[in-house]
Amino acid sequence: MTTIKEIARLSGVSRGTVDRVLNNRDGVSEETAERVRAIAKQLGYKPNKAGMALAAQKKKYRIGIIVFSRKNPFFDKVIEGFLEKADELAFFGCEVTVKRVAYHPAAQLSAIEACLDEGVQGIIITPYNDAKVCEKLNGLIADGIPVITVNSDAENVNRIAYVGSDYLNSGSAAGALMQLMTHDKVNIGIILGDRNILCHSQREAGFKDRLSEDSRFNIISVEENYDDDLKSYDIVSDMLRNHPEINGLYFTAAGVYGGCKAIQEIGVGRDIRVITHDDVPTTVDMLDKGIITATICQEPMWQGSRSLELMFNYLSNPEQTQVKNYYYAQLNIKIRETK
Amino acid sequence: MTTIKEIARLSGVSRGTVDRVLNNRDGVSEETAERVRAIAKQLGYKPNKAGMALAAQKKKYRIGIIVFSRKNPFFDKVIEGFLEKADELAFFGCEVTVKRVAYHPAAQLSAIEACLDEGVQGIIITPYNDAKVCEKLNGLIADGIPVITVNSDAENVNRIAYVGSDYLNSGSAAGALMQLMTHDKVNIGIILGDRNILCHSQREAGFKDRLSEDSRFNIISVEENYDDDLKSYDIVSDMLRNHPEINGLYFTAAGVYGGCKAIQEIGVGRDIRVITHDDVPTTVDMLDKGIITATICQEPMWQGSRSLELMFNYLSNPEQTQVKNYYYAQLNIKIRETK
DNA sequence: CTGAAAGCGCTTACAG
DNA sequence: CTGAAAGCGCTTACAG
Repeated sequence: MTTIKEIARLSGVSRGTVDRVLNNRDGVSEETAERVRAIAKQLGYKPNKAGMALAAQKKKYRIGIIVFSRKNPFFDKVIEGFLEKADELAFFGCEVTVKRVAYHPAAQLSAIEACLDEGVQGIIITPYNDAKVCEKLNGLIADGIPVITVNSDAENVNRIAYVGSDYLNSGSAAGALMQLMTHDKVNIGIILGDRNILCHSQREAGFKDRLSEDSRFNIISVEENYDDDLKSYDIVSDMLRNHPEINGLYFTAAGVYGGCKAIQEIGVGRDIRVITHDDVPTTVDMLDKGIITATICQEPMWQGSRSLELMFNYLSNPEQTQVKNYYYAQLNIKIRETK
Repeated sequence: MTTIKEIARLSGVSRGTVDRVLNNRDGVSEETAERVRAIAKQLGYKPNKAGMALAAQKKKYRIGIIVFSRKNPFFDKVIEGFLEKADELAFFGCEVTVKRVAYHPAAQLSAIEACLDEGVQGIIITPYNDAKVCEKLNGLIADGIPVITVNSDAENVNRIAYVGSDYLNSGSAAGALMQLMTHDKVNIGIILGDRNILCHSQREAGFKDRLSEDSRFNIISVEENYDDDLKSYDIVSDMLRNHPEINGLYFTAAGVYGGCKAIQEIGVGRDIRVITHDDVPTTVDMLDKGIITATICQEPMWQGSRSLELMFNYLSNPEQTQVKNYYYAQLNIKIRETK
């Protein structure tokens, strides 16, 4: 492998100068620069990352991560992804601070403050889509602290990128799956999280839109469970009791476990196709028991690692990192046999 | 972060000695070792990987990778995984040489020789399950060159691990999917690659086993296409012509594209569920066109990166790396809407 | 059994 | 505009 030392020797300048040229730092005569670049190119120079990493120990990058509280186990996997990548980036002197807070504006605002106190240079957040939070984030961005949204986007926030699901598409995929896994007439119940949360309403829209073309389907009932298992249990119990004709259920979000409990009790003997999202442990359990037919996953670990990688690249090399607006997770369907 | 330097200072010995203690190199008095260990533990010492990586530039690890030829595009993704990991391991002075050869004993034997000529210390291979190849591999292993099998295992080879699909399970999952996506009577045609190749026959077995419990299913015809698209085209054409009652097809392996072409021509107007494996470009195309109903993927990139990671860990730290016998890929189901 | 020193490749503060 | 030197943290050949 070619090294800076080698290039310095061949071009008759010092290693410092070679470094300056190759990293576009200024203060080198164009003449010298030209010569160094030519030699580097000819030798196919590639910087050695281990060397860069060691030298980078002197700097410090600090990145703040704010996601939902322990009550939502989906984020366990996202955080696994963050930590795996953080471990890798520790090479380059990058430190990460993770805050898990309630899904609530005040909690998010104080988590943001806490991150700032710790001196973070960038923030990755699953934002609550609230005016105050958005305003706060836009303030940071104006002050030169970039923001990446993960798993859930915020309208009107000037974040550099969103990393997560395409919710409209994932609802549509759920509809397509429902079509593939049923025949004849199907009467559907939909259990939403919260219609005011964009991702939930997008999944609902994608799902409905997909089935609206198909005369086999009839959407009987749509209810909100606010991601709460007990509420979800009650809603599904009522749905199944009031609508004995229901033979398809779609959960757009959390509260799957409570809803499945209701199916286990009220739905005995009925052949109901149940489609959900994600594979948190309780969902896997219900797949195992044959209550859930299929669940659509969204690469939670990737969401964590990709967003952190993006932020780090952006911080360490703002001009040369080109960032897309949206990074969408792949959707992976799981059934009992592939979980 | 605590460094070796810091520990050396606090325990009043040199950095060399600290290094010897912490890495279990011998030649240190138990007394000194004890003291150093205590201090390291107290400070929560973790080796800095950037430092290790830089120092490791002096050594060289060379790993040989042997997979199938360009004719099989599934391996493009596996190789992407290898290369991504190789890039990461380049930190640690690890070099990788990839050979893509025909799926044939002689080609594999000469690729193995070529790797040895390049001085590899370990080999990752998708082995052709042939006596000569197995014997050759066992010879290497006896000479202290470890082998990992990827994507396809070889019986009787003393490899340290297998990284790839659980084929029996993936066939069974295909059967389960077929159950979920059909109703009433289903007449099935199976298109195998080659029954002599273990993975193909395992998928067949898993699939049949799964459906044998279910009286809705009747397996009408099973044919081998030897992974050849033209052959596959002919077989499927004949199947569909001779068995107008066929309404379910399962492709255990390659030759999907040729088979799908036949469905497009002969199967017009027939409602046939088609289940395949992997998502090579031609398969994605046929999903798009609505010919394939669903395809079961097996994390090809992960297979590449995981096996290389494993080999590197094993080479750089043989005693302390514990290796499982089998590393199974996750199965991800894709439909048109989630591809 | 232990230490001093050089080295891996890149970066940067300092001197000129 | 350029160079010499020190340093990031770990490893190792050499000397004692």
